[in-house]
Amino acid sequence: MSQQAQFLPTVQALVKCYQAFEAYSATHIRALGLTPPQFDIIATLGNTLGMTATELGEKTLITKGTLTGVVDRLASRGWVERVAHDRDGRCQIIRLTRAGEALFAKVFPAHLAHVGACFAGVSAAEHTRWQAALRSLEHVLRKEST
Amino acid sequence: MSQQAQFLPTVQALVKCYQAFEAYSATHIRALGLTPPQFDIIATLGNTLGMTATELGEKTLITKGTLTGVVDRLASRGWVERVAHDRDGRCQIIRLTRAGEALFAKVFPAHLAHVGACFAGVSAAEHTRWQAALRSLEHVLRKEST
DNA sequence: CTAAATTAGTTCGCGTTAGAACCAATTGGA
DNA sequence: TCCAATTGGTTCTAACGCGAACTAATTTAG
Repeated sequence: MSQQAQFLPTVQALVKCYQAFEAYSATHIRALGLTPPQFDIIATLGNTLGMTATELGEKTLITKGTLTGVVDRLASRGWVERVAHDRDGRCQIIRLTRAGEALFAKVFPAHLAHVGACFAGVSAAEHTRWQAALRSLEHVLRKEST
Repeated sequence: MSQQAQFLPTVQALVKCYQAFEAYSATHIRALGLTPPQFDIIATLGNTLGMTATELGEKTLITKGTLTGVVDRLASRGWVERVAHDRDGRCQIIRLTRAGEALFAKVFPAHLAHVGACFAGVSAAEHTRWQAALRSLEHVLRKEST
């Protein structure tokens, strides 16, 4: 608690780094005609047989209240559909439609390439270093979250 | 471009780390009766004589369209006020009111302590490592953002 | 000196966000 | 069995978020 000044630059660096990524990534996603959460959902549902809304929310970190609206908009554009669950009347399976799969096949590789372009020429060792730092920092941030 | 799989874990680690921080920080800020952008503005204006809306937006990374609304709400609660600029009729200075300064004196140290609690016992070397990693990653992410 | 370009803020449309209240289906325990 | 607790989704409210269109003030160029 004595060296309070120490952690501030760390936190600021984290926020700035994330926002740099977010801005870069989101701009491209919007240019593809999607919003970031919409892209997230399309990407998560791609190459799967669909999943429940709860599961989808866990994977994308979108809360269930928000998810309803995002899925509504994707469904109204014909990219996803809700199907009743066999065994549990409360659940529904959300999955890509044919058109949704076509969209996934188009935008997912495109966005991967766009983000990947930043990392051209970056060594594997550098990635290892970044991942180790980020994971230890995440661990520190999460341990207090009682 | 050959080792596409390499950068994905890096990006995922960044997003997860940031979201861990954001969740931890935002929950506390809301418990203090503020939203994260509102806290950002109060914290930025604290210990200053105020600044223009443009300057405030640059420091907090809030776009000007959004800033209008956030400042409106802070002003309606009596924590900030808009003052005309001496030399430039287009500008306005946004600054804390007396009540805003009192709020700042209360919530800023409290939130700093809350976040700082995560970092109890973390060495200076660890902070250096995190900051170096985050800054180099940010640099990589920003260089493509033409 | 004046018209065009720039800059500062506001407004608007559409979408996202969290959290709480709500309803329906299912599960568990007495 | 049957009622209470849990779980899955929707709805609601208040606030952000971005980009684009807009107004007003100030610069700049000719």
